[in-house]
Amino acid sequence: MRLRKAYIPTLKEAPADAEVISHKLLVRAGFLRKLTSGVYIYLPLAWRSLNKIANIVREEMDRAGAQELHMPMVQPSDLWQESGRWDFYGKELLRFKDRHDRDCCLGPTHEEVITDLIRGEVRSYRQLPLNLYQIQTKFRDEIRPRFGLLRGREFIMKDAYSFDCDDEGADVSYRSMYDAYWRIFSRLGLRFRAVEADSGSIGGSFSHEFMVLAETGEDMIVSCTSCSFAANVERAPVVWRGESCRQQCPPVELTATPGAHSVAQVCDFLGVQPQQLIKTVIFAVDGNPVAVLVRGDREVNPVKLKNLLNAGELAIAAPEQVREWTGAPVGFAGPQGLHAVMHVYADLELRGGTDWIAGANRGDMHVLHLNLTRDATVTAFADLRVIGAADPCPLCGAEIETARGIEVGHVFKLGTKYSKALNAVILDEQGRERHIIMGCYGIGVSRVLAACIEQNNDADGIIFPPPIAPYDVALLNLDTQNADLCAKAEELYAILQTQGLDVLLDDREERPGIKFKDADLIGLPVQLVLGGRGFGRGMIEAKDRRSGEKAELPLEGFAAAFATWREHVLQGWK
RNA sequence: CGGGAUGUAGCGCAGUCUGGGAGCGCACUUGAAUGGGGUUCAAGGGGUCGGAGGUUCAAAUCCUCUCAUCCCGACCA
Repeated sequence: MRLRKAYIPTLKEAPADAEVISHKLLVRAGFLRKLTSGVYIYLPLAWRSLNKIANIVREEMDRAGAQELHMPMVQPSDLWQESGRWDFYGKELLRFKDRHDRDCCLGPTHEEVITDLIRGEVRSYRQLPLNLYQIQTKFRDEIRPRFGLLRGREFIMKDAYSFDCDDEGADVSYRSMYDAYWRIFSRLGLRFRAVEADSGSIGGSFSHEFMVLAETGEDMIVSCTSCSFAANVERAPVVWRGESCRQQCPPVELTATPGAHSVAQVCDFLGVQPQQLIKTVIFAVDGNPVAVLVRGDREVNPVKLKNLLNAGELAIAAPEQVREWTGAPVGFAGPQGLHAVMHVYADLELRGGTDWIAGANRGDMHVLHLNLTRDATVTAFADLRVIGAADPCPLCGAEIETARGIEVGHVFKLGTKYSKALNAVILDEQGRERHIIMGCYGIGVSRVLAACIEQNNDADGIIFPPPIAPYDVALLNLDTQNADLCAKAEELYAILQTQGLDVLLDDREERPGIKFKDADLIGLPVQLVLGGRGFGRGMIEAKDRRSGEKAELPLEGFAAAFATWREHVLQGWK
C-alpha cells in the first residue's frame, strides 16, 4: 500500500475522551474512530490487524477440529424465554421490537441459537462430537463502556460451542480448546496467563480465563510462585489454616462509637486494629436479606457468596433495606440477633478468633468482646472472602503473587445447562435419550488488538508484534523529489512484496520528520529508510521498532540481506 | 441509576463569571524557501457556538427544558 493513497488519518493529539494508552494510540495512529459510546469504526489499518488476529484464531480452531459457521445477530426472544435468560440476562441484552411487535434482541452470545440449531438436526451419538464456531460482531449494552476497544458495547468475538454425548468427551473437547487457546495467544505474541475463573452469567460448571498481563487490566489474578495454581481473585479459594480459638472472652459490652460507620473510623475511634473487628455486610439476595461476616481487614467476595447460595440476583443492600432489616443505619450492623431476620454466613477465618469488635445493630454503637459461638447464631461458616497477597497458595501453601490482567479468552464447560433448558437430546449406543454435554469458548478479537497495544507501546507509539501488525514493513522514501530514489523505492517495494510481505510505502511529499513520527506511531515491526545519505553509498537503513536497533543494508543484494535482518528482528520477539 | 464535568472549525482548546466584533494552536488549500526526527514565512477556505424555547434593543455568554459525551461510583459499611 502506498501511503499517498491510503486512508490512514494520524493525529498529533489524542482525543480528550481517550483514557488508556491503547485507545489513545489506536485513535492517533489512524486505526479507530468512535461512532457513539462504546461503538467504534475500524479504519483500514485496524481491519487488517483484526483480520490477521482472526486468521490465526481460525487456523488454530480449524486445527482443533472446529468448523466455522455464521449465525444471525438479530435473535427472537422465544429462544431466550426458553433458556430463561430473557429475564435473567439483564439490561446488557439490547432488546427491541420488530414491525410485527415481536420481541427481539441483538446477540450478546449465541448459546440459544446454536443449541436450537443442533437440537433440530442432531439425533444420534454418531453425529458427535461437534464443535462449531463463528467470528462475529456482538452487542452487549454495557453499563459503562470505557477504555476504547477494551470495553466496548459492540465488539468482535470468536465464539465456539462444543457438543458431546458424555462427560469424558466433553472434557476432551474442553482440553482441546484450552490447548488451542494456548497456541493462539502464543502465536499472537502476547504475554498471558490461563487462570481458573468463575463461570458467571453464561453458566456452567468449570472454566478458565486467558488473561493478557497489563497494568490497565480490569481483573485481578493470583498465581502461585511455586506451583501451577493461577486463578481470578473472584474464584481463588482461601484455605483456612485452622488456628485454635482463644477460649477466654469477657462478656459482651456495648460501647458508643458516634459517627464511626467504617472500619477505619471505628479503629481510629477505639484505637484498635482492623483485624480485631468483624465487618457485617448485608446483601439483598433475590430480594431477601443475607448477612456476611468477614474480618475487618478483609473483603467479601460476592461471587463466592452467590455460588454458595446458588443465587440469581445479588447486590449489596440499599441503605433503606439495611435500616429496615437490622434496625440500624448503614455501618452499625453486627452479628448479634441477626439470625432472627436473616441467614448469617461467616468467613472461615472468623472461627479462628474471639473477643471481636462488631456493630451493635444500633446507631452509633458497637460491641466489644464478642464471641461468635456464644453471642450469635451463624447459619454456616464458609470461604467468603477475597484472597489477599499475604494468603498462602491454596494448593501448595507457597507464596502467591497478584497481577492485573485483561480477559481476552474464556473457556467454559457448560454441561447440560442449555441442552436441558432447550431439550437438546441424542440417543446413545444403548438407544437411551441423553442431554448433550456442551462447552463454549470465546475470544475477544477486537479486545485482543487493544490488549496487545496495552502491552506493547512506548512514548513514540505502538510496537506491533509481527503476527498482528497491519503491515510487515514500513518503507520510507525520504525524498520524493529525487527521481532515482523514487525508482529505487518502487523497486524495493516490489522486491519485498515478492517475498510475501505486506509493505506500507511512505511516498508522501512530506518532510522526513513526519514520516519517521508516523512510522513509529503506527508501529510496524520493521522500518526501512531510503534517503539520500545511504543511497549515495548504496545503502539503506533498517530499524527494529521494538528494540530501536538500527542497521545498514546494502542495496546490492538487498533481498537476501533484508531477509536475514528481518529474521533477526523476529527472533527478538521470541 | 447516583455524583461530577464538558459540548465553540476535522483534532486540541480560549472566550461564558461581567451580554455588544467568533478566536488561538494543529490539520487542510495555494505559493515560496527548506529537505534525515511533527521546518519556516506568506496568503486563504472552513463554525446554525450540541438542540429547542425564553429574557433582552442585543445571547456562545443569563434562565428553562432537552440531547450527547466523558469521569467517579453503583460490592466492603
